[in-house]
Order: sequence, then C-alpha cells, then structure tokens
Amino acid sequence: MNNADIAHAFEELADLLELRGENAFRIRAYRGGAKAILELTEPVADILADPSRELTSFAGIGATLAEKCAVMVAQNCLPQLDELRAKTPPVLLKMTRIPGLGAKKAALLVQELGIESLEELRQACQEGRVQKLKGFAAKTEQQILAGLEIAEAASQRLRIDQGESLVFRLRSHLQACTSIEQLEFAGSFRRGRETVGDIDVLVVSQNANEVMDRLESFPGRVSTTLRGDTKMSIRVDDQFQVDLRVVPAESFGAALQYFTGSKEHNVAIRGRARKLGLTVNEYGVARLDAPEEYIAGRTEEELYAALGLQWIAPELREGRHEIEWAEQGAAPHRLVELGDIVSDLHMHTTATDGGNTLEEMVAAARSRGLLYIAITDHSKRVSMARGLDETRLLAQWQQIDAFNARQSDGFRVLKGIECDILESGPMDLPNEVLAEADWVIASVHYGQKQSRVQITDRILGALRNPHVDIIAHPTGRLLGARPAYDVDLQAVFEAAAEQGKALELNASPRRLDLSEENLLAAVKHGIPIAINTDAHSIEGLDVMRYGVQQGRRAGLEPQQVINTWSLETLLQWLEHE
DNA sequence: GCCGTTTTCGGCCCGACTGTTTTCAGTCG
Repeated sequence: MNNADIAHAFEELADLLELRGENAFRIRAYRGGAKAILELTEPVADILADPSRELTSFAGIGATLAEKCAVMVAQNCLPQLDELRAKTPPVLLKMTRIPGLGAKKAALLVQELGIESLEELRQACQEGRVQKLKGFAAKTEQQILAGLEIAEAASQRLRIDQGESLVFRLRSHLQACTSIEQLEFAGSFRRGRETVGDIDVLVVSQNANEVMDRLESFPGRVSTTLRGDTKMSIRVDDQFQVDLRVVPAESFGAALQYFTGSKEHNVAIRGRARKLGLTVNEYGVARLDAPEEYIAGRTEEELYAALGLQWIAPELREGRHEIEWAEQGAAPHRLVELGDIVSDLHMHTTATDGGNTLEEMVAAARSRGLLYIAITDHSKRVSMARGLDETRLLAQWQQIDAFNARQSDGFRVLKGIECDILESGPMDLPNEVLAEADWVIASVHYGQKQSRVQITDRILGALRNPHVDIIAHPTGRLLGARPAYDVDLQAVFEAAAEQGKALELNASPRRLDLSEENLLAAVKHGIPIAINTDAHSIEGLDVMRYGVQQGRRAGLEPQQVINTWSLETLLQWLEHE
C-alpha cells in the first residue's frame, strides 16, 4: 500500500469509528494521522525499512498508528479495518448524509427497526414507525423524509469556479439589504480550496432578521433548513447549502476567523489559546479567568496577535504547520499573488483548437498586464484539434518572429508547442524541430488508461529529452469528471528535480493539476512551477486567479513561480536547464 | 489515540440551533 492508500485507510477507520460512537479524540487522532501520512514526501515503506528512522517522529503518528502502518505495508491490508467494515451496516454511512441525522440516531434506527437501506427508512417513516421510537417524534420523522431527498441528491461539492458564481449571485442579492454593514464569504471558498462543500456568508448588521429575510428571498433558494437569532441555513439549486451568520462589528474578525476554518486550524488555534490561558470563540479572545471580557476580535490580525502569531493567509489554514510558522515568523515570506504574474506559458490559438487568433490572444494578454507569453498549440497527434505538424508549426513560428519584430514595447511572444508524448513513448515531433522552439511543453493526452509503469516511463522519457522544458497537467485529472492517470509522481518529481525541468500547475478550475498535495511535494523537491491557464480563448486567460490561489495553498512564494520571472530570467534558466 | 516549558496521566475548541425535553442530547460547522 502506498501513502495515499494508508491515509485513506485511516480516514475510513475514523469514519467507521465515528459511526460506532467511539471517542471523538480517538477519531481525531486517526484523521490527524491520515493527514500526516499524506504530507510525507517519501513512501512510508521506505521510512519503515530504514532502521535509523522512526515513523513516530512525525507529529500526529504515535506508536499505534506506526504499528498499523507497518501492518499495512507488510500485509497490504488492515485487518482491524476489514473487521470494522464487516460489522458496520453500509446503510449507516448513507443515513448520516441526511441533515440532522447523526451517528447515534442512525444507529438507533438500524438497531430498533432493522433498517438496511434508505428505501426501507423511507417506508418506515411513511408508516409512522419512526416516530414511535424514543427520542423521535412526528417532526423528526418529517425531517428525515425531507432529508432523504437531500441525501439522494448527493449534494456534491462544487468546483471553485461554480462556487464563485454562486458567491457572485449571493453577493449581488444581499447587497440590496441596507442594514448590512459588512459582508464576507468565508469557509473553504475563502481558503481557496479546489472544490467547496457549502458557502459560508458572514455579515455585520444591527438587524439580523432583515438580513435573513433578504436571504430567504434569494431566487435560487429551494428551502430553509434552519433559522435562529444569528444563524441561518438555506438550500439552493441542487440542494447545495448556504450558511449565514450575523455578528456584531466588534466580533467581525473573530467570526471571520472562526467561519473561515478549517476545522483543524481552529482546533489548533483554540488549543494554543488555552496554553496561553486564553479562550477563543467566534466573538473574540478572552482570558480563561474572565471569559466574558473580550480582549481582541474586531479584526483577524488582532485575534492572531493576541495569540502571539502573525496573521495567517486563509489559504494556509489547514492545520498543517502554519501555526508553527506564524509563531516563529517563518511563514512563507510572501505568498504569490495574481499581481506578481507577468506571463502565461500555455495557450492555444485558432491554428489548432483555440477560439482566438495569435494577435487576439496577445492583445488580451497585454490588457491583463502580462509582459510575455508562450503560444503553445497542440502537436499533430491531437488530430481532433487539428494539431500542428512540422510544416505548419514552422510557419506559425515565422509568424511569431514577424510579430515580435513589430513590437516596440518589449512585449514578447515565445515560440512554443504543447507536444504530445505518444502512447509508444517518443515525442510527437522530431528533436530537430523541438530544438528550434523557445519553450516546449510535453503532455500526455492519449493512452491515459495505460499501466503505471508505461505512463511513468513516457513522462520520465520526456523529462530526459533535452528540448522539453516542462510537463503540463502532470496527472491529467478533471475534477469530478476524470481521475488522474496512474503515474508514479514520486519518480516524476525526482526526475524533474534531477533534470532541472519545471512542472505545470494548470490553472483551469476543471483541472487544477497539480493538486495541492502534489504541489507541496513538488516544491519540496525544489522544482520550479509554471502556473498556466491553458487558455483556448481570450476568456480562458482569466482562470489564472484559480491557479494562483491553488499555489498559495501550497505556500508558493513568487520566486518559485516561473511566471513571475522576468523574460531575461526565464531565458537564462532555459539555457542552463 | 496523541501528547508534554504546570508531562507519562488526563487532558484534548467552542457555541448555535432543534426537537423532545422539563434541563439536555444530538447534530452541525
């Protein structure tokens, strides 16, 4: 089992233990362990095999988890997990997807009524058998019936761009409410996760009722699942959840911090507060001996400062090492920002499957403040996109040379190509042609179902080609649509580092490839990252912001990102690479 | 199950809302 498998096993173990009503801290320990394993930059098996090293030296992995890792590496399975799976009715997990139904109530339903499927649960509700149980009544039964539809709609996560468009709609709707003094979207959206599970809206207002009424009239609302004095939840299209919280102005920073999360980050923050004799909630920071008197909370900076910490960028708040960093003033000095980006090194034109001409793409890039770009149309293997053969490519490059010669402001178009790595291994275009390019991207588009060894060998072969500068979308995943191909990224990272090549962070919200975890690992290998839009039209250039945010989540500083470099720096790097 | 500058046992973040309760447990974020 590899690290991802082990982490996944611990996650599943935590889920199952939770369903069984186990100790919450034990469950947290398994989740923490899963996270720690995912962050390792080398295989667990290698660490176990090295007698001079201990898995327990990593925070979050104790004797028990280390032992279980050893079992999984040796036996390729975890007997305890198999046992737990066998004795946990599969319907339990499905039932907890029903809002308001947690582990305890679900277990009671299974135990008392012998429920084995969501359909049986529906029948039991319709026949009034649920409300006869202790702790249940007519209202709960109705809630379960209504919730069944939500569980079945599977209220999946939205991609960040889909979440963003919902945020725009909510913002413009809520802005009409005059009693709103401040409005911020928090949660995983603010942290810039690649997908969001719900939208969290934080509002400062003297009149919470008016704000809630306004949200109630949101055109996309299908139901209101909860409404109290300061807190409200609605369901919008496809049962997606939106949470609203109204707080006083003096608590805005504390509430924003709390509402932004992540859960793990908040647990760590509050644990740290306790060690300092303080307590933190969404209203502010207070001393443990005077919990009513808030000493900080108007802004996030104030809250973090009260805990002796630098402000932490939302993208880093995942309960990893960000608190240690902030404590030691060792956070990434400055995370990359959209304003740092001066180039885009992967885009297409009408020569292949793009929607705009070279001139139009350049004009759009210029207007977005870029100083240079690379035109990288497809190579001939991508016949559906009318990929370029040698002749057409050389003609395009002549066109680019002529275009560059006409520019007086120093804007430069690099002669590039997104060259396929053929199923059989070699590059789609001959080396003599690639040698003439300024910038060569190598991509896997075909044969994505090949074996791990085959795909890895293809990519390693491309990295060894002296003309290849970078591998695009290194895992080929499409969020929610297509899984990554089976590739040994560890080997890819090592080869890229050794050959001095770059890797792409494809900024398209459908890809965001490399993923955050893989990006973290790549950066630890010292590999330069290019954040590219892979634009197929002028509008496609605007996805850069998603890529930048993903990069920030991995702690990328500007100098680690090729697109922040001046053209001279890039050209120098290309020569020595 | 993890962890340690009040340490190897006894803590472990905190509050809102709901339903079924006569004071609180369960759920959620």
